[in-house]
Amino acid sequence: MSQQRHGSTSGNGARAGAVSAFPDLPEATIARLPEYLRALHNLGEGGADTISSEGLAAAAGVNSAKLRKDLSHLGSYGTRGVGYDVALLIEQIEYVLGLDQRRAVCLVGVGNLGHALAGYDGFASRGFKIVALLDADPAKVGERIHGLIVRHIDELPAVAVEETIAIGVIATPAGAAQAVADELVTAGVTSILNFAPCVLSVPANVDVRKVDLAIELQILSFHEHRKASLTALPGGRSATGAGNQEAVGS
Amino acid sequence: MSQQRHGSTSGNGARAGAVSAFPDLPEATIARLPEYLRALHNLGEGGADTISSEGLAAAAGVNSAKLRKDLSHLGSYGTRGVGYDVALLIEQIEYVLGLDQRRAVCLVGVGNLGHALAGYDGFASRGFKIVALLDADPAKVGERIHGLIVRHIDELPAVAVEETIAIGVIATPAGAAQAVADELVTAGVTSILNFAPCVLSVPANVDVRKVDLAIELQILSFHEHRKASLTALPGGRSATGAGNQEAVGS
DNA sequence: AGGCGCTTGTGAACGCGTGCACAAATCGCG
DNA sequence: CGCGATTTGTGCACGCGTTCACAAGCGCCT
Repeated sequence: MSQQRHGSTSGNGARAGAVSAFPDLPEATIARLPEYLRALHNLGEGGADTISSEGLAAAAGVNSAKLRKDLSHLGSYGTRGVGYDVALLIEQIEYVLGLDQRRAVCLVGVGNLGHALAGYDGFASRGFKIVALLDADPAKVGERIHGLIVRHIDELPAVAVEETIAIGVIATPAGAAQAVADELVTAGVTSILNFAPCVLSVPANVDVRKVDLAIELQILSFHEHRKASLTALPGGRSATGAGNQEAVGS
Repeated sequence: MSQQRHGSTSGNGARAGAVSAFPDLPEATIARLPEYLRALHNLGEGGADTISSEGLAAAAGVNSAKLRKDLSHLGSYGTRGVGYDVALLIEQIEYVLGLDQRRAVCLVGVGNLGHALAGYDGFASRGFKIVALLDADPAKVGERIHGLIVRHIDELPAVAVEETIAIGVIATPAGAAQAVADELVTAGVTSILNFAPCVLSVPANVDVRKVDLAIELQILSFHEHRKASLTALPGGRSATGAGNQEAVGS
């Protein structure tokens, strides 16, 4: 877990001008904010003006008390007896997540997965812009993918100069991932999204999030296994259990 | 490497024959087991025969005490003063995760992402087999992708009869996801991996895991935002912080 | 203006997960 | 055969996150 430092705690609701002192939000809250944001966008397009915590919680798939506590961490943006102003809340969450500025993303590894990521419109529509595709394979360099030309990984420093890269995405095989991570760090990238199935070692100020598709399946496999053994058991219960919607996040 | 049924070791915990009563493992532990498994495979290929909790913890990127506690939940498979037998531990974890049987996966939505998932070898190499590709778009039906022919979503019931589908993967746009989920449930699928950015509503006995790539980026964006405001602050420190490797998992 | 119903914001309790620190156990060696 | 080195397994305490339950606040209707 990244640990935050930041002394300050000056005023509180501050958030004046450009620089903002963050109330230290719990990690769990941060991981849920994007989900709230997505739900709010949906509701907004549906014409809703305000939304109650109950309604938003249902749309985001969480407990309403949890949602209220999460939102209370970023200040009081609700009205008792009425609910939350959808537009205002969207603005708030986007500000906290730093989405008011479109962040440049650099994607390394244009294989099977990287190719798909390069064309994923969810990135563009939610605050990000892929500014470079890189690969070590000379056969891939020069290829045009969704409007971008694949460049060689050695050009990373040059790319970093052209544009301030906020986030690097690693979609290479596991064997190449650590080397790529090192180069990204050298180029000044401080946030990495890693799709390679391996552990990355990075300096303390660099944040790494890992997504491993096979792991997700294996977790599901466990639950399948467990359910199968339960139904086969004497007291086996087949259709019980509490909530089961598990979402990714740390 | 297919593995056969475990050679019994009838010595201690039940786990006899076909049906097994599970010690109820903490969810957090389950989410880490696949990571341990991956690290063990790496170590095994490296020729290691036994591994200490310290070594394995380093390879998996976790605390060694945590790892020992996790493993202790599945029984005592380590030897004090020596460490864990790599092969035995692999067998154990694969058994608990239900990977001793290759599970059939059905992938719905052969768009950008689905196309990549269909060709992702991490699935095949880690205990899963994609047995069907489905899509609602007639233009895509019949297309051959990585050796599989895309079939129409309406054929899902037929596919379910041909092969027992353990896990369904949804890689459709958000608007179609709920309908697909309903059809999967009707077809008897009890585990779903959802890549669509929306909340799915399913019966209580169905497990859903969600992977949202944009959310991962947004979480990183927050940390970027926070780091930026910290360095701009008077007492801002730039290169501090402890571990920061966050992994996906619920 | 006053009361009523609704919704937010939060205090407090609970449970889970984590990490420390140490006892128990095993191996190797003299 | 006994001792020390090493490593597992775990009791315990702490902190975080979740949930309940309720007081405080707001708007609307009469």
